[in-house]
Amino acid sequence: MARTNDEARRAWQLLMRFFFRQRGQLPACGDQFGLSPVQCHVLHLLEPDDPMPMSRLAKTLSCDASNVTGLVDRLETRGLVERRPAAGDRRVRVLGLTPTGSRVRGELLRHVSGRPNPLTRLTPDERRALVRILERLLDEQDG
Amino acid sequence: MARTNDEARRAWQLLMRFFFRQRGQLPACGDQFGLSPVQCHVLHLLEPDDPMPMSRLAKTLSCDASNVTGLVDRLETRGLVERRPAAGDRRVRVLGLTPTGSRVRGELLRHVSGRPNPLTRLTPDERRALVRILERLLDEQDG
DNA sequence: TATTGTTATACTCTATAACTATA
DNA sequence: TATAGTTATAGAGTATAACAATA
Repeated sequence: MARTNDEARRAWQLLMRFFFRQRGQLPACGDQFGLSPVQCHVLHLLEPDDPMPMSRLAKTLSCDASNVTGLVDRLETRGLVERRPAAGDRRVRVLGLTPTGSRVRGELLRHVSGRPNPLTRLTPDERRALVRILERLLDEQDG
Repeated sequence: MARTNDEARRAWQLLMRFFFRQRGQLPACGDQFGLSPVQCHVLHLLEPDDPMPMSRLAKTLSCDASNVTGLVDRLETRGLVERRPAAGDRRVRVLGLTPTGSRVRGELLRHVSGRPNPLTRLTPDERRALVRILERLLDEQDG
C-alpha cells in the first residue's frame, strides 16, 4: 500500500517534469496565433458543433468560474469564440467557435500534428499503452 | 507517418486533459503550506544536498530566467530556500533548501504519498508501464 | 563578446468575495 | 435557497527588453 502510493508519487513527479519540460515548446505553438497555452487548450477542447456551457469549461479546467469570464473575454475579443444563450435556462451561456475560431483551431491541430514532438519517438506499442492508460485515468474520474 | 503524428497528438491532448483535471487537487496540497503548484514543484525538484544554479532551474522549468528571480524571492521570503554563491563563478547563484525548506519538502512528499490519488488506481503493470514511458520521454530529451 | 542574474513593464492566469439574474 | 455568470481585487506566473557584474 505504501509502495503503491510511492510508485504513484513517482509517476506523478515524472508527469510534472515532463510537463514543465514540454512547456517551452507550447508557446511557439500559440505564438503563431497570439494565444497562451491555456487559450490553445480551450480551443482544443471546444469542438466545432459541440458548444459547452461556461460552467462546464470551468469544471474541465478545474478552475473557478470567475476565471472563465476573463478567459472567454480574451478569446471573444480575438473573434475566436462567442457566447450564446442556452435553450431552456436563461442563466446559462454556451460557448461556441466562430468561423474564425474553427479555422484557427484547425490550423492549430495541423500545426501540432505536422511537426514531430517527443511523443512521436515512442514506439507504437508505447504510444498505445500511454493512450490507454490516460484514457483509463480520465474515465475513472468522470464518475 | 501522419498516423504517428495523429496518435502523438491524441496522447498529448489526453495528457493536457489529465493535467487540467488534476490541477484542482494540487492547490489543496500546497494550501497547507501556502505554496502555489509551481512552488511545490520547485521544492520537489530541489533535493536536499543537491543545490542547483538558478539558470538550471530556469531550464528545468522551461521558463525565462527573469521568472526565477521572483519565484525564488517568494520562496526565500518564506524561508524555504536560500541563494548561495557558487564556487568558481561569481556570477552564479546556487539554490539550496534551508532546514525549514527541507522539512516542508519532506512533509509535502509524505502528504502526497499518504493519500490516494488517481494514479494509485492503475494496476501495478500499468503504473510500471507509465513510469517507464515517462522515463524514456525525459531521458531522450536530455541529449 | 557572451553569460548570469536582476529590474522594469505588461499581460495572463488564478482564487476569493460580493453581486445580479435566473431557477 | 441554489445556481450561472460577472465584477472587483489581489497575488502569482510569464515573456520581453534593458541592464550590471562577471567570465
